[in-house]
Amino acid sequence: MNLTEAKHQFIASWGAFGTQWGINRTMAQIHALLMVSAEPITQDDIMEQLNISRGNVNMNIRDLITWGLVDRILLSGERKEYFSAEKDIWKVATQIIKERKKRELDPMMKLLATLENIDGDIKDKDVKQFIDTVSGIRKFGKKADQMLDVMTKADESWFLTGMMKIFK
Amino acid sequence: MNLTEAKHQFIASWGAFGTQWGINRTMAQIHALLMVSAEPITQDDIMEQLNISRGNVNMNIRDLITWGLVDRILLSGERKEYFSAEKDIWKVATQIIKERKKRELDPMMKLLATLENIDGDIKDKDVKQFIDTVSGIRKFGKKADQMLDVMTKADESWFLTGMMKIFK
DNA sequence: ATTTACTTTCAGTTTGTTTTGAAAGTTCAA
DNA sequence: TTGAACTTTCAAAACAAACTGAAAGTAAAT
Repeated sequence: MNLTEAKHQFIASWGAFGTQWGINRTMAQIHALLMVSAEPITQDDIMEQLNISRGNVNMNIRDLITWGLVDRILLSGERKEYFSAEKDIWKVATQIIKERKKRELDPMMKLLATLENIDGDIKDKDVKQFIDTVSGIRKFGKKADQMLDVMTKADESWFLTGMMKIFK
Repeated sequence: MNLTEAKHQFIASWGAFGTQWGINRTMAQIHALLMVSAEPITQDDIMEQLNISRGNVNMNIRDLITWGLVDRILLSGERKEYFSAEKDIWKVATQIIKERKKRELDPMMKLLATLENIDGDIKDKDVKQFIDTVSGIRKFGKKADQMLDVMTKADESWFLTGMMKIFK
């Protein structure tokens, strides 16, 4: 297989993978393209390589920037904007974890805290089941939260070597 | 807030949460409903409580069963089928992790392995960038894989207490 | 063997998401 | 200050995913 074919496969698969995790296909594909590009590229390059419209590229690039996964690069003497992705997968992963935690986990935990305080007799089996379920999720969530915090503050080498001594 | 309101909120939020992770809203809602139900319930109960059609309930229940999150319960003397969800959130989480790993992570890792073997000169910066990106993801994936394996084989108390001594 | 109670399927429809493309906006250079 | 080069916006169109409901299927009861 040559480089061009391999890039296409990688981009297509990364896009499909993304959709299974609630990330839109095009955003994941743009991210994939940027990760395998040695040099920063322009909107027009992306449009051409992925066959998508200017508006689509623009919106998704903006999203990727708010996720902290892509940077705008201004080359001196050039009018055009160039884009470049973080290529260290550890940094990509911690960045995604941090963002999703902030956007999704934290609000859910907050809601569950309020749901634990319902009116009703704990002797009622339905009330008990509800509170048990909610508090179980909350306890689990708190621990997961702590774990993610430590992971995202640690560095890659710790993950790749140190942590694995524990999990053996 | 009373139980009924709280259940509705929980179901709605669990559904919204699910969609952000690539799980269809209704499936997540059915799962939520079953988690807060003290006793097994029928398709008709679900249809009524969530205002959805019989076909929809049936399809999503079947999916939840293949995910290993819901069980069919046959009460003796009853023609009707009842359904019940695993309520231990630790078991729910490990079950989901196992399934997603098998369905999504494993195939992706397999593909990346083949993509690392492209033709081309490693001195070419584009070839180098591609191989570096792919092999970086692969190394990371392998470690994550190992970690998930250990986690899903460990038990809850280990997660809730033992692990946290490490992540302090 | 027929009825009754229940479950499953799936074509067609609805609903939700993504994409386009043209217009408006911005910024720089002359 | 005008125009050229480029970016952003967003209404409408295209596309994809989810849902419905009626018909077909299954199996226990009579």
